[in-house]
Amino acid sequence: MADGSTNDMITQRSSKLEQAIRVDLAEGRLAVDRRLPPERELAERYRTTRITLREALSHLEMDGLIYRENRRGWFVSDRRLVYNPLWRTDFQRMTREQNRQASTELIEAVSAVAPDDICALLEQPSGTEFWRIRRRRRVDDRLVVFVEHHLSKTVFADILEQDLTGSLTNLYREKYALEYGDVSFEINPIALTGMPAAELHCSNGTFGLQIVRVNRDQAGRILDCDAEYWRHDAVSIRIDTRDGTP
Amino acid sequence: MADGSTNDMITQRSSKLEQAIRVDLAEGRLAVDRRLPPERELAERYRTTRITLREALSHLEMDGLIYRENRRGWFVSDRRLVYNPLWRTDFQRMTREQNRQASTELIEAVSAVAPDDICALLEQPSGTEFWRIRRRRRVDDRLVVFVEHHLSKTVFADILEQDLTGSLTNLYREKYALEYGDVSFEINPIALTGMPAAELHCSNGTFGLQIVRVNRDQAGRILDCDAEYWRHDAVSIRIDTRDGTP
DNA sequence: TCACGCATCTGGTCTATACCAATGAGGTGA
DNA sequence: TCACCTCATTGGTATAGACCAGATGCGTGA
Repeated sequence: MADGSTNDMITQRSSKLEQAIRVDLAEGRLAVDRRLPPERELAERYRTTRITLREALSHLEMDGLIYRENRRGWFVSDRRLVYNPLWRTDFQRMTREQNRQASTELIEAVSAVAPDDICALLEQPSGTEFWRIRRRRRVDDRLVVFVEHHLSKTVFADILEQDLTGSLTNLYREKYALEYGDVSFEINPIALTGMPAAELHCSNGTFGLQIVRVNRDQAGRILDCDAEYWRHDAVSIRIDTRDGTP
Repeated sequence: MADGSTNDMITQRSSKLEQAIRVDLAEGRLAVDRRLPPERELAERYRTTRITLREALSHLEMDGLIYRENRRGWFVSDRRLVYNPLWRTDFQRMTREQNRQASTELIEAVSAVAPDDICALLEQPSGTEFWRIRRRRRVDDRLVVFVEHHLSKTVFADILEQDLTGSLTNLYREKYALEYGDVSFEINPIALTGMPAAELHCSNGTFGLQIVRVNRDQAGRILDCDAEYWRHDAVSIRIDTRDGTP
């Protein structure tokens, strides 16, 4: 109350170990080439046990300072990518504008019956078949997002013949003369499991952001739906109504 | 691959303990009045140690099935509140429309120098004083969000004399004849610490969603800025460009 | 040259136990 | 009646040690 201010007092609840690691991280003493030493080594360095150490690392992970790759190790997080789900500018361009480098990998592109919830979103009866495109993207070489698209098989009859590692937005415009219109989306903080977790090389249960979006063309017809699964520390959502929705 | 499908196989990575708790939760065997038994009792019931049990509970917490109140215990999460940060309908109305019941508590309403980042957002020089209003809200009696507002002292000269447990939106319109115009906001997944964590009764480092918003009137003048800190499992963000921004 | 297999490294899960610290209920005394 | 104090309860943090399982790199053999 006197000088330490109520706020600071409340803030100082995290363990000493966690604070120590924070300082070492901030001053660059901990990570070699953004990679932290093995847990056993860290535990020894901080004179504690792996359990306790992992507890502290988990906190820093939730705080977005570090992240882990499943059974591979811990790494220092880079700054967040600023992302506006209303803009359908392609990923490459978006990252370039933030002086970062992106890449996309195609995981699969097949015809498949969509789950009921996806069919409902796309306003089609349960059991409808769609093109299902699964991809994952890196920013500055780090895997940050897994994306699953569902597209109408009739509207995009020959899409599997196209290059699917690039921008679908551009494909829509250039090959199908379709422009985006309205969008709706939903953002949920969730635990990453199953395929998203596996493809992003993160441990099961790692925290993430799910963004499910339904895109329409200018006539209001539903074009596709995509579910994105982001590593939570890699993204910051920003929306400004003054920007409009190009 | 045959019938178990690749997806399921990848999904089954979580521990058996975690699965057991999931089942018991789903079938209502675990919680009495939404409150889980003490950790020690649970550890005994599942024939494991508290460490292991807490690991599993943390996973379920990240998945949004349960949450904890600091040193108070574990509780079963209710369904998420659907929230559109572009709509400035008041909280009471929003919750009522979802058949839920909301309440707001005023924590403080004072004049204070805003931090530099807030001053920048409000396009005022560092060190500017604003009204600082801190509140927290409950949905169905559960604390779900802590909100910190910063308002211009000149535009809202006598706002401290108003009832600050209600809707600021309504106050703006009724007492100051101000209508909202453009909005910009930023959503960040972060760890809750300090005052937000304390006021929400959650342990330091609990996962949350931060939503920082800058509101303007119809002339484009900045009205105020508010930073919301949500319990991550209590909210789902939804935006639809067809709704417009009333 | 390249595919395969094995050894090793690393995180993931688990047992057993102890003490610290905030909460909250109940009792005490003004 | 009500403020205060005490203490049992409950989570929060920590130690010490073990084995499991995926990821990786290296070396072998075709």
